[in-house]
Amino acid sequence: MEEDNKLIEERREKLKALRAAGQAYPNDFVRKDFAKDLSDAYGGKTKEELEKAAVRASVAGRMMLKRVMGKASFATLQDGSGRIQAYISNDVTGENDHEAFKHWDLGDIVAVEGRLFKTMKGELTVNAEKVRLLAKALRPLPEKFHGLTDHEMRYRQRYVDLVMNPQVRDVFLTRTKVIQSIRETLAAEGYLEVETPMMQPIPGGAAARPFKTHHNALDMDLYLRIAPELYLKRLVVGGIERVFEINRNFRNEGISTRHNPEFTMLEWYCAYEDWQYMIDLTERLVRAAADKPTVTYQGRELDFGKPFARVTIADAIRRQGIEGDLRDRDFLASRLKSLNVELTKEHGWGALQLMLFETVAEKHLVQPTFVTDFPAEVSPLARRRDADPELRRPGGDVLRRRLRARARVRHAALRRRRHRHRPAGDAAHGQPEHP
RNA sequence: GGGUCGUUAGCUCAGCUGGUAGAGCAGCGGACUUUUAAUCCGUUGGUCGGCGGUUCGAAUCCGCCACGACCUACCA
Repeated sequence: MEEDNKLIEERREKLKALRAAGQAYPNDFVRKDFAKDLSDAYGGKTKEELEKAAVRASVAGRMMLKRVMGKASFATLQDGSGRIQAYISNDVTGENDHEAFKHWDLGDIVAVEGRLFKTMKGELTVNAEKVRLLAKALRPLPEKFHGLTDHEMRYRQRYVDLVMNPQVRDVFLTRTKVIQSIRETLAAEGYLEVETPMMQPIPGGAAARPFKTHHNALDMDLYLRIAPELYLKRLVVGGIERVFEINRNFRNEGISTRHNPEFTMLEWYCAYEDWQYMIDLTERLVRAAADKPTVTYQGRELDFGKPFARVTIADAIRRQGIEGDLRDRDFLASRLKSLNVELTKEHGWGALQLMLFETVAEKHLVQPTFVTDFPAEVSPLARRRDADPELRRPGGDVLRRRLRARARVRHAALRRRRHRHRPAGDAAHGQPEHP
């Protein structure tokens, strides 16, 4: 229930009057022009050129600003492409319509038809011969100068955020473009896109707390999936040798700006390839998704054009000037202690090596970089490296490599997972058993 | 989870060492025919997040609770 306040009540009264006078929400207006197109085409013309050209325009949008000056007024309309100014006057628009316009509110959807001209200050403006109120807004917009800044309100009322902060539209556009690009790249490489069950009897494919729900007809509990992995693998078993899914997963865990209980994830699987292929394909996906070779993010230029660097965890650590046996638990433990990192006896050399990497090396990986050879201890689902058996203690092994650098910018909501083989001994490592 | 800060009008925010609530914008009324957050005059609007305590007196001090932001650790 909305609480009524005087501003909304005032607008309701206006709407009531509109209804009494006829159709309050007309839908017969034909919008012919976008603000940005007009600005692109005529913004560079001089006042005289525009006058001679006598260009007619028909625009509509949300009224963001309004300046009433007696016998003439200005309004700033915002449409899906940008903003354009309208001039409403007794002379051209007519006194009756201008008087009506004076009582319209910021936030109303307004249509204007007329000739383009430039004001004394040089702003491209539609000189309204006709002005219509297409939709009355009942709720007031946030303050016109400061806008909507409260973070909670921006996220809870994304539509208001979009109205007041048009740059957030770019976030939506970028996300859609990235996903489209990924679809195109994978399709071109012979992958089939599928959708697998979201409600699963046993939530598998990752270690995470699930949401629980209940199917009445079957009288059975089901879980919202935490990953599509197991179903995608079954499709591979069934003969769909290259398959992917971009879809929601649900994890009943912490919430932050980086962690949403429901988030979109990309997973793909393919037969007859190894981890090197997966790295290469990942690189192709990211490069294609970046619409230009270099991207500036937070003041740093990131180069997606040249081949991505590849480095093992151990080499990344050594580059920070650390010499020693990086598979020696005591050595790693002493280095970590000197860096004030807390550790326990449960941590083996693999976990410690990863901790050391995260402490000293990861922050230096700014450009797109593949980090390889994660210790088996911290890669429970990954296949062990054939070339590095290390009898006593499965060494090197790879498997997990994450796309570092700021590649995650472009994938704000996307994460990829690679083809994984079930390890022989999750439980033995103290990890939860993955079904 | 830990730390810091915050919650006052529809929006953005002031409000000092406690004295009983303010501005701008929005709204309403008026002036104004090239404005740009238009300007000028007048005016409506508040359970100061909630509960309790201290006090003659609490937006202000104290306690608890709720909600939120930022930093930090972990999960994608």
